[in-house]
Amino acid sequence: MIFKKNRVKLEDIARKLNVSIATVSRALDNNPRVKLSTREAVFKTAKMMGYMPNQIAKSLNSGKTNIIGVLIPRYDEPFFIEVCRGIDYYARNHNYKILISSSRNSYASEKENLIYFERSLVDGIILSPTHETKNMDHLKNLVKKGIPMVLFDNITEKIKGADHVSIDDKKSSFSAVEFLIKRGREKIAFIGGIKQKKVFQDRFSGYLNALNKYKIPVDKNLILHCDSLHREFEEKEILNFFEHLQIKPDGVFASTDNYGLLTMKTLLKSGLKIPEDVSVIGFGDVGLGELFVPTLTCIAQPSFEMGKKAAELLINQFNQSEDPNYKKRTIKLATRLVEREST
Amino acid sequence: MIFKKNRVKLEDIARKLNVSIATVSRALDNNPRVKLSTREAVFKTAKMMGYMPNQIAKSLNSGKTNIIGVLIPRYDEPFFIEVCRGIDYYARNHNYKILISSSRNSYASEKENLIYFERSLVDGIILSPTHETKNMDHLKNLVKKGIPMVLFDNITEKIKGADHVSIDDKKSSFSAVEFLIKRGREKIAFIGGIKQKKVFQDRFSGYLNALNKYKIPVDKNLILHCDSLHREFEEKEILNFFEHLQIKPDGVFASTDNYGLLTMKTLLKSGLKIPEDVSVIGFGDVGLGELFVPTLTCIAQPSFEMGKKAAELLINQFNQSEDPNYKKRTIKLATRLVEREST
DNA sequence: CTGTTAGCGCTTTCAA
DNA sequence: TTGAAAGCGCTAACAG
Repeated sequence: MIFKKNRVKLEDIARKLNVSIATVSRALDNNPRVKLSTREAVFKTAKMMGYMPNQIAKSLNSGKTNIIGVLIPRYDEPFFIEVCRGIDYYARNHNYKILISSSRNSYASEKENLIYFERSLVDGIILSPTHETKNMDHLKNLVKKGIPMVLFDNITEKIKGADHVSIDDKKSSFSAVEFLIKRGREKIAFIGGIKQKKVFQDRFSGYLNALNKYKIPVDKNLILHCDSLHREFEEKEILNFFEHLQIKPDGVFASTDNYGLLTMKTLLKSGLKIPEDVSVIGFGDVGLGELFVPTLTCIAQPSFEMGKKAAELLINQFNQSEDPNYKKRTIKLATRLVEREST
Repeated sequence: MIFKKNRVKLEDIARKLNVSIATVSRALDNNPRVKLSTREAVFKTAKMMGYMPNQIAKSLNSGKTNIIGVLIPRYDEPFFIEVCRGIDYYARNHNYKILISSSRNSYASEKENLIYFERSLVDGIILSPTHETKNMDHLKNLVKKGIPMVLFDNITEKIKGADHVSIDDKKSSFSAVEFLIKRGREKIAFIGGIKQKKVFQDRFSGYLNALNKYKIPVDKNLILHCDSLHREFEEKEILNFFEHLQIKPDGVFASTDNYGLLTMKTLLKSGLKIPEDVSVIGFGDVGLGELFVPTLTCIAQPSFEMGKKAAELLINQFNQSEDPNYKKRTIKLATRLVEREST
């Protein structure tokens, strides 16, 4: 790298001022043990010469990079971006930067990404496991090695020594479905995501629990578990599902906002009126729901907050790393139902 | 950091095998100068002991971090996320990771972020200037110092020594408006973004040029430059604009998909039919347009490609950094009109 | 084929 | 108040 060659370093400043490197280092640190006049001279010269500290060298001896590694299953999901924004917001205020990587819904890629993180690039890790991640050994190993870690969202299994942030998916979807029932809906369809994913399993449970509680028989025909991992296919899956439905539902609980919108689109095209003929409720509240006509009622998940909380927990771990008894925490953030026009 | 303390390092492996650190280093590098049996022993021991190279130490002497710094104006804009995905895609295949930061539409924050990047954290920088960035000196200085840089999207001014990737905003919006005109539309509204932003200025020019060419008088009442930087306000601005319009437009060119959707939403609510009464065309094609009913016709911008290209150019710069005569490039990617239901 | 050594840029102890 | 020197973990030139 050419540009590293002629970079100004402490040595250059030291030479120019006829002092030692140590003095320059201390001076720039504003260490009172350095005579004020020397300090001022150092500052002035550093500025004049365009000095810029080398973070890598600093990190090598501090053992800290001030970088938080963030691993999400995919970029093109507004929920994850919101979480990242939250992490970034908190991290930024605490002098950390974030290195975001995507595991692209692949367990292999998740492991691979973690290896890079472990190469001491990051001070700690915040991640949301993929749906493929059944085995948490790779995470447990990292934690055992002492790498601070916070898991969020899709938590299949808790990891001792890590913090966890999520919402109560079962309860939240229960209340979504209960809401539809209380509005008099009885033929309520469920649109879920990949069955292997914990969050979708839980949202499905919530759906079943609500039907159960209100003695509404479960109709398998009204249940769809989408397993498309790409946008283009999701729409077809949903379209196909509703086209082949014999009984028309009078309510739909979609386990993401995106599914909710696709559902509305499909239903509208088939000539149904929302919410007159059928109510639709989504899950997430990532900004899409308000764009649509009608706007989408949904369970609002505090994505940004989730990121903030995750960062907070991680940075707390950094500060407590001396203390082996520091208690890790499991946080469930509250969701709320946002009523809009689709119900 | 606790976990850095008991990390296995080359020295540990060397001691266990009674060889020198250099040998271990070379062996792990699969250097044929090391006897095969030694190499194998080293590999085995390294694996057994759970050795993980320290990237920071490597970077300190190589002067390379294999990290690309990416600076975007905001996270919550699908266009930028798509570009990041493209960068990530290319970078990943070339053994680079990306450090994404947001300047949150602030010039001050842009400068601040670049300072961190310059602290030798990154090997090069890909960025899209904010609308506030009038003065490019901070960028020019970095380039002068020899830091490889690629600009994309909102390029107010070209920087000598940097690569540039963008689209032809004028031509693209010209063709969008021309498309409406050829469909017989004559009262065409323009919904733009922050006036200070180059891309919006250009899209506005394209609009004017098209009207001009077809001798359609420009009606100032039909022109809106949104200056909200936040989602919540954009909708109000657009709603307000259409409510107070005396003449109803028969066509709308929205300079982003988001504006396009908000426009459709507003028009639909006011009872107009799309595309019967009014055609709407957007700009971007970031996946939102297909969700809506009706789906949104738009100018498709190759966001992912733009990211890939930017990464490619940057990595080329890395490899050519010896050659001071390496020609920097300015790339204009092609856009295309995607016809959907709104026109 | 392997070891010794210097050095990447900075911090920090110890000594003066 | 300052300097000398060791060390962070690794690579690479040189020597053997």
